[in-house]
Amino acid sequence: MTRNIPDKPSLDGLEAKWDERWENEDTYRFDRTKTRSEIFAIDTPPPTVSGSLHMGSVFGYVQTDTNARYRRMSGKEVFYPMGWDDNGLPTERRVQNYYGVRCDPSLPYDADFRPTEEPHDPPISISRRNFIELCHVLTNEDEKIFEAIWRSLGLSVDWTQTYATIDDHSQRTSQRAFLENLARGEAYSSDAPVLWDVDFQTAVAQAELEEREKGGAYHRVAFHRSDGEPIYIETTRPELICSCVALVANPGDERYQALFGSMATTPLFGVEVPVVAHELADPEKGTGVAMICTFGDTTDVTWWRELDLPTRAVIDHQGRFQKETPDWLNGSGAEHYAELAGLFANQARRKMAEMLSESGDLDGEPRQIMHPVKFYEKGDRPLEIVTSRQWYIRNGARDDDLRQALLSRGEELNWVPDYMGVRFKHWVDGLNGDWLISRQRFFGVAIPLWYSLDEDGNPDHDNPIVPDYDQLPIDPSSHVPDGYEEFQRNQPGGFMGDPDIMDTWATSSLTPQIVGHWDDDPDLWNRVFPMDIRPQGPDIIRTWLFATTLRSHLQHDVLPWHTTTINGWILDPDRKKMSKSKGNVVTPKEFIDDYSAEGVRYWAASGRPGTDTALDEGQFKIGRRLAIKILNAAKFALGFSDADVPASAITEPLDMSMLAHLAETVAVATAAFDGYDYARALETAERSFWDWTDDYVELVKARAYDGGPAGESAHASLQLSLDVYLRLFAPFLPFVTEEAWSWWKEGSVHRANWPTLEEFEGLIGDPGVLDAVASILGEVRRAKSDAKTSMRTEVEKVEVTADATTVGLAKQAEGDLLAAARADAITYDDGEFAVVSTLAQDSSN
RNA sequence: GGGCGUUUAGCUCAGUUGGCUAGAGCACUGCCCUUACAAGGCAGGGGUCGGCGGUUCGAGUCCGUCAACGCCCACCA
Repeated sequence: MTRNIPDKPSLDGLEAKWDERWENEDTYRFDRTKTRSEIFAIDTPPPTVSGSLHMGSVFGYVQTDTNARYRRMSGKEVFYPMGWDDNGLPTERRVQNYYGVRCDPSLPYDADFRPTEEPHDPPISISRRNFIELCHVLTNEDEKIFEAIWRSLGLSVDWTQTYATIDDHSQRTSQRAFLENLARGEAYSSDAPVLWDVDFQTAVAQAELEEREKGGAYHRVAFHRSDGEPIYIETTRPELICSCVALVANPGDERYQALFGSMATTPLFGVEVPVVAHELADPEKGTGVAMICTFGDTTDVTWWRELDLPTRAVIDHQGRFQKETPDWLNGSGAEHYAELAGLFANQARRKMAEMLSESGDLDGEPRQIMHPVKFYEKGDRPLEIVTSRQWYIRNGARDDDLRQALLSRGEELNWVPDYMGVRFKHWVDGLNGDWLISRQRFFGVAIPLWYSLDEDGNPDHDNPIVPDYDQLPIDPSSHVPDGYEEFQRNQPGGFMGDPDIMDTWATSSLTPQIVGHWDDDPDLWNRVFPMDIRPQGPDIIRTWLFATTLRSHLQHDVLPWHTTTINGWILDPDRKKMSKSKGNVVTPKEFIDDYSAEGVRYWAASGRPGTDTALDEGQFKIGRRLAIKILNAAKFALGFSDADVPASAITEPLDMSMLAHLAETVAVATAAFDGYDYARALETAERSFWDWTDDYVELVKARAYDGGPAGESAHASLQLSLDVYLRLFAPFLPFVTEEAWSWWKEGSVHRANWPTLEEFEGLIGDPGVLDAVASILGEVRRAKSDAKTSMRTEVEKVEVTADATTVGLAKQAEGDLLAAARADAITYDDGEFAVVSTLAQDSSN
């Protein structure tokens, strides 16, 4: 085959050229005829498509791609799909603003609805199904952009295997899994206190909480005993005194023994509440007595439940104090409440402080403090606790057998790096409630249930109407259950659809089932599940990884994957974590343009598994230089003949010594990759390669040009080592390795075999030969450098002092050494290693 | 309050079971247009391995402790 090697190899255009070629030649296409043991299946995270990809994503996905490429070259058929997470609030917000629409799930579907060119003002109300259609339109555009970036980065994804978390297939999978959970009793609904975001007006789950340090104030407030004596409590939420149901102190607190079992009266409202004892009351906090309200915080919920207290809720779903006077208030209490009705919590707090001050029940001035407050991770105002009916999936929080089973799953899973496993353990240990999966939002997978309505129009929540699997996916707000007609919707004696959608994790916890087509392609499913690896970030161990493990455990009684690889964070140069909310994210395109995909990939692959890594442009530069170096080295190694020289021509000790080093590099890189340590594999290959170019290539150059049998040995060695290096670097630098491969080989380097030690059989010499001559050559170079003269300067004589072993090794490659050093003669002495070079006086000028 | 991780040259990082004068790249200095490569090559200077205390013949590496930074968890009165 004629070699078509450019005069000046360049990175320009390689990304586009090879991306197209790989696509046309199905290089990364998954071959589903392979059996489970021949397949390596990857459960890649679907990136959120509302916005732009940032370097944090690039980091993790490139790392996974290097592992994927290694496995593919090692003979596995890699199942590597890509998903798009278009589910959830971010998309919902974008669609609302982009088109000027709002979702009203009570509206019927309008098949003819088209959005206006400009965002409609005021927003048009549309049905949920119409709304979701708009979400699809918008996210489709983003998905194209994302795919283009992934392609330019060289991810070896099978682009025919894509999914979106809101597409019909994902919805069907999600709804069916939920219905199976329901049938087995793992999903249930319950009317209970939940954490509630008053802006989004939805319940949120424990996994979506975030604590933020916020300013607050302790108000020291007097409740009153029957004899009129005050009982002081301290509270940051005086506005909730009207919902107080009890006072509580620690049972061991000597100060309050006499009060337990007695009644106290709330200030302003005059409501009688019992003084109760509970271990959770902390004698050290405040006065040691706390008021229990329904509900000010999650401790209140615990007390309320465990002490069987009444419910006196005052905050509505918008976060306001309800308009109607609560029925437990009357007289002056009702008058005081009227001052609070309609206010938000923070407004009511100020009002209460005023009123308490006037009545003399506020002792001293409120004391300013900073304290942690629970927020929805995407929310702007503190969460409230309201009572509402929600759907839950059991997660072990209230079932010790399940909790233990999940902890065992965590131990069974191979964590890379292994210390990440404790995060899972801590999360499972700390679960304090079942998984709340229903959300009062619009864009998402609907809860696939209806409820029959009785004569008074009240839904029968205990006996939901369930669709058949073959009807899925359904939207109960537009589909009608069997046995009913549309006109019966929301009518007494008729039915209603569940108005809620599922949490985004309720669907993405099923990515293995989605990509493996659990519900509609059992043949594929059996070939890929359980999968091999789940790569993901450390922040979503508590959500995505846990939920996926849970669903798989409940549904299939097996771990969803054998291994999880947890990537680190990207830190900006100030060592702050990059996140969209901090506004310090950087998009990959500019870096790809400036440093090539290889430069960006090199940087990402240099980051150790699980280790936070700074965004360092210097690393892009090094990667780019390495990529160019590979092209140039390939050009040199292939430049001596148009034909391949057989390995049998390799006879020279120096060549065989170099191959000994290379074989060791292959062994180390392979072991590293087997443990998913791509970074170590890269570092090993890189170190070896630079030594190869700096020392071996220089030493062998003259012999290679001279030709003859010794020259043939050089040519064959250069080719063999280049062949191996291209394959070692292929997982990291897919474009240049493919380019150089294409100069002299058929097929793709990415479908070539990962190098093995068998390839070196009979070709391995003593690694000491290269070491010995390289160290002598280094000394000669230093002498020339010290003399501030050119490396071309002739050397009259090299005097080597070394131990007998080193001398013996050096003599085996003496000809190569003399040529590379441009020396005429060499002498050896026994002793401590030293080299004296006598330079020719007049050679350089 | 609890847990995990990090702390090695000015910068970004290696250093696998403890073993000779601690490594790489960038940056810096000097030299070199040498027929693979000048957006390059060769060579060089630069570190009491976060502090303190242990174990050991020997510790960047093991143990204890403290500190800083990052992240996760925690019932926020």
